[in-house]
Amino acid sequence: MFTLAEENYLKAIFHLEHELQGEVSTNAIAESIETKPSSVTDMVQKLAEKKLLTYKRYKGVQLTAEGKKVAINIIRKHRLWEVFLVEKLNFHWDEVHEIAEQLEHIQSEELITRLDKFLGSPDFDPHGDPIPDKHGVLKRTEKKLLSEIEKNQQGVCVGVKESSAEFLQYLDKKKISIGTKIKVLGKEFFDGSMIIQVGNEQFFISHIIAENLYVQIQE
Amino acid sequence: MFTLAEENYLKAIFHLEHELQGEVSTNAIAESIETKPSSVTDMVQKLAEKKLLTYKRYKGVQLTAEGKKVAINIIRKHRLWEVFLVEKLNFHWDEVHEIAEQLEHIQSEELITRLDKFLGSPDFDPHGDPIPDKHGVLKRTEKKLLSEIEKNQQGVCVGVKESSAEFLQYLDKKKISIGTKIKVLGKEFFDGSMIIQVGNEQFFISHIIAENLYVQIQE
DNA sequence: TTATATTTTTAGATTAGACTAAAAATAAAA
DNA sequence: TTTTATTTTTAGTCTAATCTAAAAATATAA
Repeated sequence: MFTLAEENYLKAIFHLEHELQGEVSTNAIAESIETKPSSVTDMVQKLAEKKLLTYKRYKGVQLTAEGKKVAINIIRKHRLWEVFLVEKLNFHWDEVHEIAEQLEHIQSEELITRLDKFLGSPDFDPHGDPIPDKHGVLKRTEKKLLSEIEKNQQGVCVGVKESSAEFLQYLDKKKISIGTKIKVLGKEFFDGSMIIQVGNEQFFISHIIAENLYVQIQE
Repeated sequence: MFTLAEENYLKAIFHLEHELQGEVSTNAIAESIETKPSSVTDMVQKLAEKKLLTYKRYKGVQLTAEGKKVAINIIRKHRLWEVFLVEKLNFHWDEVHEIAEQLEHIQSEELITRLDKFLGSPDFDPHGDPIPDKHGVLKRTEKKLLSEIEKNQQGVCVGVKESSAEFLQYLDKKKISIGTKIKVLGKEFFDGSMIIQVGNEQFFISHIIAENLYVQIQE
């Protein structure tokens, strides 16, 4: 249906639309996909021809409904495969991204339908990101960044914003994973750092960390 | 490591070396891969540069040890994925080829190691073809074509030579699958057709069928 | 053994996707 | 509002993999 490159552009643009709230620039796409802006211009014109996005010279792009549908389907496949890799093949959550990046391009509706069933139709991937259902609908949750919660409140870790291997390994070292209870014992307003409690341990975390961890607040 | 096209050429040549016992011609490759002979010449020269096969103009090609290693690894991946699709996702044996054809190109040693373990290190795929181990070694079995066995002998179906969806569906209709006992009740020397017994049913099969079914003889 | 047919290779084009370098448009600063 | 800087596009190349058409080598037949 679509080439590998086309799928990767659509996926990247979809993610950028959410991060940047709207207008996605040529440079932003180039950076996210690790290519040159001139290459992006070419591809974007091709995708506009195919009605997957709208494009005005010098004005950035916006996915059409069709483009979004394609992108969401790739994201669905990516996240289902991540669940498979972690739940069934016992990969660690910091090892699955690159492999899922390849698996997401396998073409077979039936395969994904069956994989989803095999995995018990999971709602979230191993990093806590929601898995769109076959109609593209996401399970919404009340989640906040850890950095947004107040002193003495506590929450359960439900996901990560950044999911680089480095960050995930840091979390492992601190014994934080999805489902872990985290209580904010103190918050430094100057630099946003925090003292938190995880299990019996209490320790310091920087703002960068707190800004990349999603929690669901508990009473 | 290798491009998709390169991998497909190596795999096709490997299979042809076995079917044709040795020398593989440009035309044979072109036919098997559904491309033009001129394209094959180009690619074959490229693969020769990379020492994956030896090539003499007008004389056909032969895989080097390295080329065989690569080909066998792709076949290993293909067959392991087929087992996954049938055993875990409940696909039928006539539906898995095209999907495995894509999955075989996913690059990750670790993935295959874990998949193999998850599946219980199977020796054969759903069509009865042997799965090379990680060193490329195949489990050998004493198998014969059904067409080669004598009247009143019986055997267990252990594989198929041809594995097109059409042939597999024919076998299903006749209730023949891997593990099925087959007894030869009669054999017509003129056209090689047979009367066989499968379960309680007795029926006629043509030579074409008997020539594409592998059995292991039983006393 | 010459003539004919088949197979294989070469030469030249094409397409997707990327790149560099330079030009054009837009945005920011003086 | 000019000038300067940044972003984006265009124009022209490049590589992988394919193709067509024609030439060259090999195989087959008279």
